[in-house]
Amino acid sequence: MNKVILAGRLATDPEVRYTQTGKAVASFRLAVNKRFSRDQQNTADFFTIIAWQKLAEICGNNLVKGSQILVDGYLQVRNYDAQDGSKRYVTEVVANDIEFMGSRPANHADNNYAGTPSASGTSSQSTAPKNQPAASSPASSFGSELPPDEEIPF
Amino acid sequence: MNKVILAGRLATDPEVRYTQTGKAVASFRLAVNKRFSRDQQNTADFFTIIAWQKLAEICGNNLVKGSQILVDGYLQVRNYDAQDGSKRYVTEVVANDIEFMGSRPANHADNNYAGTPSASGTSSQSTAPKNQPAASSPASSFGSELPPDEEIPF
Amino acid sequence: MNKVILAGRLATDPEVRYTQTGKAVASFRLAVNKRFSRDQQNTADFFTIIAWQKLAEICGNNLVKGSQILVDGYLQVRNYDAQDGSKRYVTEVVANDIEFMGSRPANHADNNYAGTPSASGTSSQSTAPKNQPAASSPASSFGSELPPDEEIPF
Amino acid sequence: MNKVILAGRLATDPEVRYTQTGKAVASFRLAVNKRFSRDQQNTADFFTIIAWQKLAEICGNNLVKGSQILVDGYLQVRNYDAQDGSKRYVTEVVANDIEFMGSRPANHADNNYAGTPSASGTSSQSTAPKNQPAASSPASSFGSELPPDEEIPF
DNA sequence: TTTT
DNA sequence: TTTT
Repeated sequence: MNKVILAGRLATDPEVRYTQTGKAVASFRLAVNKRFSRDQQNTADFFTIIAWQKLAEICGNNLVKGSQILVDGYLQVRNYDAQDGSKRYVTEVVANDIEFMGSRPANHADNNYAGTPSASGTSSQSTAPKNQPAASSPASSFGSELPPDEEIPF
Repeated sequence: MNKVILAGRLATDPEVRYTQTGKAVASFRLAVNKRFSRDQQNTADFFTIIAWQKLAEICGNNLVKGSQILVDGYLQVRNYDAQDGSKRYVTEVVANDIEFMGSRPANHADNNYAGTPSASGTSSQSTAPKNQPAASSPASSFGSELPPDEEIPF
Repeated sequence: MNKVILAGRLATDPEVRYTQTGKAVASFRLAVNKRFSRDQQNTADFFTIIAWQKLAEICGNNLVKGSQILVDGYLQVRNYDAQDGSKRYVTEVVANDIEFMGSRPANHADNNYAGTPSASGTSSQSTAPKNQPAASSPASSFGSELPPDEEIPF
Repeated sequence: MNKVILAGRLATDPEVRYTQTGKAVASFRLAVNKRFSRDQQNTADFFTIIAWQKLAEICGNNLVKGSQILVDGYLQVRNYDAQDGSKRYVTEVVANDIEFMGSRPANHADNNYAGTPSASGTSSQSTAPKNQPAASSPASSFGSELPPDEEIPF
């Protein structure tokens, strides 16, 4: 069992990229308020969140810096080579599911993808409004897919 | 909300150290089997687990490499200065609670500490058996304490 | 391990009562939207949430029907005697922690209670505004207490 | 968000039934040790766990009374008509995922079902050993299915 | 490097 | 750097 649940606000806009095979990957930083800051200031911890495929696109189309969300995912260690040739490790949270919080009706998006995304990465939702975070289509959502083992393009 | 739940086996023996003020800190690596390894080998992810105070001592006295546990905790980013002067970040899981799994009666330990540990770090449980992971005293366990903001001594 | 995490909106105002020993208990119903309603209507499941002591009072002072919250708690079966003399069982969620969601700065309340509540149940926060859910005092919050085994007064 | 995580031991053997359309449903009672029993006895809470389809069959084939498991699921209220005509409600935990704990290599089973179960309910795994809880086939496990809204046959 |  |  490997489970992470985080509630917080986006500290960055989501960045959506596409792998060579056309799979969407979103990433952003999430600010999670610390529970007890010793100095009574409301500090936060910052984590990198990764979302794949349909969920990635929903993030790209519906979230902006400041959006309040609830992430359900798992911890993952990713290794990469630093410029100095050494191996470096980063721990990220891969989202299985994201709930949009806040005043408007909570959206709900699952990391599922029934259709076949075009390899170019043009998403059917790419014209969705972004700064007016309307409800995304509520995710038909049967079947979850294996996160690709291709390199994450960032 | 910042919650992590991991089930796995210790990949290292726990290492227990003491801060200047005598607070115990345990750390170890936890191997969490990946759910779907593409190559069908049973690979794992490895995470660093931190436990404080009474829970740290219970870990030191009851866990060894290979022990199967269930960790309930939270994600924390810790930053330190690399040898080359640059800032480096590590993400760790701070345990609030650890359950001991396996064949013998499940222990249960909470990150609580009623007494005052001697600053020398000599623990009242320091003579407890280690390789014969008997049940630790079942944690009277009222009250949880703030994790210290002193430097973790490793 | 016994953990429940629910996000939803209050379906009722919280009801706060006091045990004979003066411990506050709040209860309310939480509407949690179902993920996949077959008929595409946004139906919900309804669960009873119980909060004790300081957390109960924070609920009573800050939550109203419609409030959006995140509950971290555990499942509990409670049995009582039905009018016909038979034993009846109810499953409830006892909150350890509740986060207030929505547009204003997220509050954070822990089920902790440092002071000694007067047996009359008069809370220091009993005059706090209710329909203008301002931030409660952010829970100094060291130490969590055992939920009482006295009868819940409802 | 509606999440439940329970660790415990089966208090009953799993009972597997089949709906009219041939979907397998398993149910059993799980004993979850209470954290702090006031009387220091190690009492437990008992919850009903429901599993569907492939996961139901894996439960039926691999679990027995006493098996130690980790359940990841969600809370569900089910209503039925009592003999006296009144409406009665039960709260159950529907498993998305069950991990088998204990001494032997942890199994891992997902609530996924790629194939089409015969309406008769004869499972491809129905001859698997039961009292010698060997590892079930490790769940190819792409795609999770909607829990049926047919009546649970018990 | 950071959100409200 | 790694557990079964």
